[in-house]
Amino acid sequence: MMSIIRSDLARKVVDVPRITQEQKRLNHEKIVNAAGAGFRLRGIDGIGIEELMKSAGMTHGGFYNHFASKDDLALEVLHQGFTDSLAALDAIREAHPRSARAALHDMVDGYVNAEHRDHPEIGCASAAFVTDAGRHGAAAQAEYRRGLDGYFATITDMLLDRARQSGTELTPAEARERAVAMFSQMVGALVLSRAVADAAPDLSDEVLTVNRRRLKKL
Amino acid sequence: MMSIIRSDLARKVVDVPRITQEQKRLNHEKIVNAAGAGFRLRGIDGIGIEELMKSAGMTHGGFYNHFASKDDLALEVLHQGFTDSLAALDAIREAHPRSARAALHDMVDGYVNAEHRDHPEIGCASAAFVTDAGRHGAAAQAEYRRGLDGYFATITDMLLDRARQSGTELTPAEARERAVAMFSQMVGALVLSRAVADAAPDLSDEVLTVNRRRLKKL
DNA sequence: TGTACATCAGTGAACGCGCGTTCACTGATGTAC
DNA sequence: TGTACATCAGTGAACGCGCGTTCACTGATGTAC
Repeated sequence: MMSIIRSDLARKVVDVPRITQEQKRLNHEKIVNAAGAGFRLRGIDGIGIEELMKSAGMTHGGFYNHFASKDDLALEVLHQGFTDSLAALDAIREAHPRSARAALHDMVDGYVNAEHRDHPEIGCASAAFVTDAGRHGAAAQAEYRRGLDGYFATITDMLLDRARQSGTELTPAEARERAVAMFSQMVGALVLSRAVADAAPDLSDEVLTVNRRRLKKL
Repeated sequence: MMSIIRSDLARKVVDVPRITQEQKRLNHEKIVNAAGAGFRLRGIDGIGIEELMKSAGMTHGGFYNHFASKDDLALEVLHQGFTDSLAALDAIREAHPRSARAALHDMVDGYVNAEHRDHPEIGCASAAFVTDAGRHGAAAQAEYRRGLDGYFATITDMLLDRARQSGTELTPAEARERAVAMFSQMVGALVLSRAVADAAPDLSDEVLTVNRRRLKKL
């Protein structure tokens, strides 16, 4: 009697086992997306696999059909995150083929603002994982490095483009320096504004406004 | 028989119960210091009470004689951390009573360097807790805000002193803007350099070197 | 193209572990007289 | 100043809980023929 009930319950719930390869790929993507948001909001160690799988629409047992471990998922999230971020930066650049100055302004405006501050779950991986990266081993740092290299290289190119377009003198070395300093300030502004967003909204806004204005002057 | 052995063991270990009020104060301080280092290195959620109490030289059971909860300890660590950081900044300022320019250089050199990057456990609270603060509730953010206000105000004063000492024109509003931008860049530089310190030491050093040089030009 | 069967993605219970917190206990300290 | 006793900081075992991970099970999918 007891076993019949249990078996019956099981049949009711487990009604779609073995899924299409395409469906598996989609599920994998859903988990990475859910983890991308969850890890950004609460840190890699701040959210568990059960909650992530639930928000991806599955039960937690199936997690290991997709990933060898939680760290493995974290690496894929970092990789995906930086790939997305760098693609977004490229898109901004390509939206202004004739004016690197306009592209740089768009970049700063798009990065250092309240919307980005208030939605880390869909925001820049560099800012969201800046602390996690240093604490999660060599592979995580290597992913982070790839992202940082990409940002620095692209911003350097944008600065060189702008100089060329305006007829200003600028060496590649000087452009690189400026790019490194700019991105450091962008990340610093965003993370500081987030650190006091709820308790000191005015201070948080000031950090964004001031840095946005000054970054656009550089 | 069994109970005699247990009792005997207990007496052996528990040989110094009830301690001087002064000793209690010292123990409290030891816990805060151990947590200050542990939380900075691994995050507030990254280290447990048992390990903290052990590194403070005690067993974990006594923790609640000093703090109502782990969050309560975290608040005290944040408070102590910002108090220390702001005191250190004041000390730098007072070491150069005639030259705010020299004080500002000392501040930048002391903040944006490899030693500070490699030893977060004894470093600036703003950098170490920048992610934790936003995720640990209103009280934590309020402590962080106090620290940020202090940094901004002191750096603003230093910039005004420097302008006065060099006969340059500078409005308080403009000084405040510069101070906010400077500190954002300082924190950004430090946290980015930490994020890739192990996996990409050259890139990490570049972030520090570039930002240090450019910050001293501001 | 049809059939027989092995594969494997999902389910949900279970595992061991470490966490934050609570507890009974101890006996020197601190205090009331 | 001395005495009697209550307080309370530390100990270490224990609690409940959530974590990352493992497992037996299911049955449609994918494949070998």
